[in-house]
Amino acid sequence: MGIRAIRGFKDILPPETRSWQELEELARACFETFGFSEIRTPILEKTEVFNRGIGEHTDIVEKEMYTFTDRNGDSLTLRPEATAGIIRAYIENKLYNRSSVQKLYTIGPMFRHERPQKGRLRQFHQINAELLGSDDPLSDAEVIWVAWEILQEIGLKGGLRLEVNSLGCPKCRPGHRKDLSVFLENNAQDLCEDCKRRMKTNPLRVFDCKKEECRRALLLAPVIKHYWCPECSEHLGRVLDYLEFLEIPFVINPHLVRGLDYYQRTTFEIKATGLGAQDTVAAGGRYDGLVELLGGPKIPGVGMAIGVERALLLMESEVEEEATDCYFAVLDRDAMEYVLKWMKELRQNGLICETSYGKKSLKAQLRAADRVRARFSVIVGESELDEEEAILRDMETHEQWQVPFDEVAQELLKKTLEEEEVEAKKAVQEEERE
RNA sequence: GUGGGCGUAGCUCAGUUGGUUAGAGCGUCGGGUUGUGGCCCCGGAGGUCGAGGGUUCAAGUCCCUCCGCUCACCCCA
Repeated sequence: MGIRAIRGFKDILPPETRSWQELEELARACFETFGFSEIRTPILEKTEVFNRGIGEHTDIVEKEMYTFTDRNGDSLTLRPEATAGIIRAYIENKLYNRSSVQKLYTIGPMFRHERPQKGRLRQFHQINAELLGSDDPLSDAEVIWVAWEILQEIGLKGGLRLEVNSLGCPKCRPGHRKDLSVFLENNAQDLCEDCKRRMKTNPLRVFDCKKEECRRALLLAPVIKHYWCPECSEHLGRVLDYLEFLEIPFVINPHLVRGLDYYQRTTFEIKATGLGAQDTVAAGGRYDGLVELLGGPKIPGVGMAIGVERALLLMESEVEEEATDCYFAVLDRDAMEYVLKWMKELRQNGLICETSYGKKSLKAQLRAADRVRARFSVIVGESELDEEEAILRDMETHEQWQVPFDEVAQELLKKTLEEEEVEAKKAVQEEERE
């Protein structure tokens, strides 16, 4: 094999790109209804943005970033997630001065140097939302809501499971962490090797362990829930009330932990069946200390990310390329000037028009028309040129008739519009039946 | 970073105990009388059998090394 894309990086080809467009358009439409505006930030940032934002001791920063030195000696990093960069832009552009609350979304690629597997790539894409400037539980609920809504819209009605938890705040979290560390050290002999390591690096993560031995050992471990301060309890309670009111089903997972340091209070994951080991389609949480940590004012925030590839794996619907409205079969070079004129007018009116390149037999051209699923074909050869009448062929009924040159574009436009109206009516009727 | 599975045409795969010019289906291009598509029939193009080395008279087939893909661990969207 010759030159190849690098490991974990994928070409996204037609017709699959159709599914991407569909998902992105749906997400954008959904965000607009929630009052989010699009922000686009660079995919490359100073490494510092992520080191400080995500946390020095996270796996992402320690071993997964694409980091390199720029020609002038700066350390740069391909963004492994969107939030840190958006917060940097938020601070740099003083967006908090425009209005107290900013609701931003972005869609784009992220980069993490991990071993690829099902639902995990080195370049992957996220649909991201950040709500900055409010610590109202309603803002948590709205971020979960918009994630839920997008996933519903793309047709993942079943098989989704929303898990929610609170990680506490800087007031109540340290107490839990300390007690947990002590507990783990006292029970280290019952833990697997991985957990013994986690115990030191990120004690909370032992709760994620799937091994039976560890689960048993952790039955009596201190749970964050019992350490929540009154404010954190109240906050989560109100978020859950909103979710209930919105009829978004959830389960509380007291062991739900996130891999990024900046999260506090509300965290959530939306998991799906059918994704293999990487079963989280969307996740997010509250990060009240982050803006300040990156050098901005003390402003709270909450956000979420949907994994595009993972959502697409769940969509599974195969989207076809759009069918062509009209294919122009040209048998004589002199006919091309007429054809170009018709195609220009039709394309300007939104019709999909194609013609063949190079000299081809009529048979070959009609075959090509068939392959692009042309609804109509127009045939122009020597005799048509003489009579100044083209042949318009209905590819479904096989009917064909002659149309004067100066009526070809209009005739096609009329025919296509009629069809569209019929289709639209059918669609409406079908929807009514459902 | 660690383990398991897999690498033969664009795709899905066959290839007998090692034995002639490596095959099929689909796709693609063309033909089936002058200028009429899908179905059918016929034909063409397309492969360093993942790469390198070894064993052998002979390797797609056996052995070794490497590379890639994939799933899982880890971690996460």
